[in-house]
Amino acid sequence: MYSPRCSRRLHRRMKLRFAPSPTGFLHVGGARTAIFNLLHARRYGGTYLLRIEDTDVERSRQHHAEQIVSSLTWLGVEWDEGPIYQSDRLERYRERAAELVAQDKAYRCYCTIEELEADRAAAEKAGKQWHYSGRCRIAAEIGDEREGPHVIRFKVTPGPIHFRDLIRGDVHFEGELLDDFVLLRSDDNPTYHLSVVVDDIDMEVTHVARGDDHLSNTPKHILLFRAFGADVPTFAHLPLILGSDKKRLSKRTGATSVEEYRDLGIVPEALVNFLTLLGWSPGGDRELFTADEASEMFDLSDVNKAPAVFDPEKLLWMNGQYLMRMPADEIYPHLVPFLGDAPPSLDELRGAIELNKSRGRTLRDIADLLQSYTIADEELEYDAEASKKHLKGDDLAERMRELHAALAAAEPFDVNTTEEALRQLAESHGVGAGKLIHPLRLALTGRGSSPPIFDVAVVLGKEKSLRRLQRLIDSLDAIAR
RNA sequence: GGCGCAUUCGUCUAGGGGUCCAGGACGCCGCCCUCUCACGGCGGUAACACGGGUUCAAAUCCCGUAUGCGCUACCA
Repeated sequence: MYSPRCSRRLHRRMKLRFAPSPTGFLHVGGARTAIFNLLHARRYGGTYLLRIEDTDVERSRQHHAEQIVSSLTWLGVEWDEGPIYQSDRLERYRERAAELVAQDKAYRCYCTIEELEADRAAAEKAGKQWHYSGRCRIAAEIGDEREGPHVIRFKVTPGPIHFRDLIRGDVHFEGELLDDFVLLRSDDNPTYHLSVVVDDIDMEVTHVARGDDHLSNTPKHILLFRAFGADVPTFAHLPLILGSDKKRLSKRTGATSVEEYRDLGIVPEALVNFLTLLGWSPGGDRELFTADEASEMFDLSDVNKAPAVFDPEKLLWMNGQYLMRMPADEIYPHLVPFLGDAPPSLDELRGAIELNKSRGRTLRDIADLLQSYTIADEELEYDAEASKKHLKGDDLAERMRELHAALAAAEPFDVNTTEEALRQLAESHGVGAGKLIHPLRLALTGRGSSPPIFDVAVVLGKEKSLRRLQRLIDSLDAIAR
């Protein structure tokens, strides 16, 4: 049986590319395309090229290109070649277009946009499907050349076009349905169709994995590859990523760019893992894996055909899984942007991070949790609801004073001695340990919930813990008076 | 409209003729662990779009239908 993954081009070094247009931030769909290309290249020892497709001068922006590059870097997507900017290669596209004209495979078209619009409107009015009239093609064939601004159109040859897509399998199109498409615009800049094919030939790209929205462009590209006498690369069209409304993921249904997820406090490893699982699965029950692990199993031909809905809930869960498995030293650099203007040092935070990393799903959550540790004692606020629940009983202040004394005597100040001290005190009063623990939690963290309180005390240190406990006692006394 | 593609729990998926009255994960619900909150453990909820074939046997193969999505530019 024919298997597309061991096709005829084994003699040629496998080469893949990611080719975004710099018209906005890196979209998560684009990020997934970049990741899938990377994984396939790594799996088969191929090379990976980054190419910026900025031939649309109207919409392309250099700063977007830079943002895309930095998002890819943040994700850990590393390329072997590039970034190559198509805007640096405009002459090459013009040259190739001229070749096709010289070979009679393309022609100059002098129709203006206005004329074409009028034709289109007329066709629509008549309820018919619009097609390019071909008037300039005919004129070119009888040698009736004009002067003035023009585009270069490709002469589409009729006949069926068939290709085997790594993901879709056999795909068929009818050449008759294709219009003579534009290769070179009237401003002398190439269209996507021209630049992408010229580049994939020049750069010896063997595998083109791109979004599903390009599937119906593929026959045009195949015709161009043939016109240039080049090998047609293997295609793989990735299904789209959908929003919860089952439409192409848009801002309406949530964040769409890699940067937004970064700012939400998602770690890159988690985003990559999550995106890799959208449309692909290593088989079995495996959910959590690194990009390196994935690249040992990944194959474009195993990617699902159906579009996948982006589920932010699951991303959050996965991010939590990553956070809780990461050592504090590894989390810290990712955390810094969320720590405000004067971020505490890693040494100050290490213990608190370890204690809290399994208690949040995003870096933001963790940063918020960490505040109770680094905040100045006098700025610590007691959660109203928890105070109401736990700060009661006439003898509370007295009990807290005793607890303060007991903890002050705890030596060394570790989880065992502090817990032992508190439990003994509780027992001697014939009350549950909770009667002391909950107020202590409020004293130390200001919150109704926290990591195990003796761990918190140890991380805060004896001095700070006692100071905070004393502060609670003082405020209880103040209220009593 | 034309062309193309797709369709397994709410969502991501496993599965590719019998081992599937469909497995895992997220979510949700319950229980356990427990000083609280998480984490973790256990259990539960929930799906083969529909209709015809082929076959001893279909989630799996074929054909329709429906629905959705994409493309239909001098955007990519």
